[in-house]
Amino acid sequence: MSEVTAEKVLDVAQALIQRRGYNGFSFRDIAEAVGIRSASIHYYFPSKTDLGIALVTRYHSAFAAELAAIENRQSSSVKRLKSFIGLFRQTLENRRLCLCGMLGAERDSLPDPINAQVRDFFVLCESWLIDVLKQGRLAGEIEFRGPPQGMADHLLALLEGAMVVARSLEDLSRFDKATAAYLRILRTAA
Amino acid sequence: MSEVTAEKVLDVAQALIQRRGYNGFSFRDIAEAVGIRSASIHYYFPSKTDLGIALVTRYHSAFAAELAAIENRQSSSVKRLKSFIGLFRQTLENRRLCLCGMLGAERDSLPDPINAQVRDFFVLCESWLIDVLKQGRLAGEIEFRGPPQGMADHLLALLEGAMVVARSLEDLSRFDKATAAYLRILRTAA
DNA sequence: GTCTATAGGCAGATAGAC
DNA sequence: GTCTATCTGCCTATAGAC
Repeated sequence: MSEVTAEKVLDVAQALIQRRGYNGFSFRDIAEAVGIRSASIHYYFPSKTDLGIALVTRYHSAFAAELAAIENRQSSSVKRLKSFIGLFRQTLENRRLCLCGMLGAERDSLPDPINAQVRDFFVLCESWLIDVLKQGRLAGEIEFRGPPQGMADHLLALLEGAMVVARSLEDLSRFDKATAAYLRILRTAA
Repeated sequence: MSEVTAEKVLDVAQALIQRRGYNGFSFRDIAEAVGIRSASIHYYFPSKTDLGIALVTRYHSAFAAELAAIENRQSSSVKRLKSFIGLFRQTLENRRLCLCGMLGAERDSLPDPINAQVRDFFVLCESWLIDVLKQGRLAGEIEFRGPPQGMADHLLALLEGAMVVARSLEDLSRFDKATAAYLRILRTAA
């Protein structure tokens, strides 16, 4: 039951952070949901910082795997972008924010190692988007003015922000309206 | 010294939330910065919730006043949008997030009255942007496809998200690149 | 691995002196 | 208005039994 419990802890901790923030949950919250005592969590993760680091590491890996899966599944740039947007939408459907969006907001109250990993996550997203946008423009699938980095930063920021605003307004359609407006820019009439 | 101290408390509390989040600061943090004892804060704001409510109320008013000032100062829609973006950029320059962007992220761990006010703030922004976008399109100053609400939600989300990402990457230019990409969409060649 | 028990500190909040 | 003193409760973390 060793790794199983550790993963349960990670799953619950991630959901708690995505909903309440890093400073908005305690080991007791996790323990209650998992069905163990809070002291037992320290067996797997000595400190809260260790837990946070493990969490973002796992999140980064899982996200990179999703991006690879998208590349295998979709060959068109527009479909890849829509799948990328879909990853964030799915999280929002569960009333959660992007883990790194939340941690990025709380940055100044977090341990440095966590902040470094959050930065890595954003770099991963940005790099992947730049590639997709470059390829799409080269292939003539999409159109946009200016450098691909601008459009990549634009989409990443849009997604992180749209999750916050849409959840605050308790209206998922705000997310869809905002992302649809982005896709229209690329001359995607569907 | 009554209102002066209360305002100092509000100023410090706002800066703390914008940097660390609602759950990332304490009355003692405020007291230290203001130069009083934490118990004294309760004289002005009985509970932390009361302080939070007062904070968002003041933020909303100040922001509405800024929007009115922009309308008086700028007659063109593009300039109004740029000024709107400038408000967020200025906050980011001080290494702070939008107060309501931060509180919106932490939503599930905050008292209901605060969440209601955060929602009001986003509605204020959205409404104002819709008006500006509508007028600009009517006047032929800007061009975009789809409904004004989509473009308004788009910009608001973009700004809230760009602050988080740019601050995480410690690179203000990411904010500029993302917002520049938005402005290019409106066919603004400057 | 998970438990009980507990340490040590900090949180929000209150009472009452000045 | 601001202070000191203090309460109660929760936090992270550790020690040691099982």
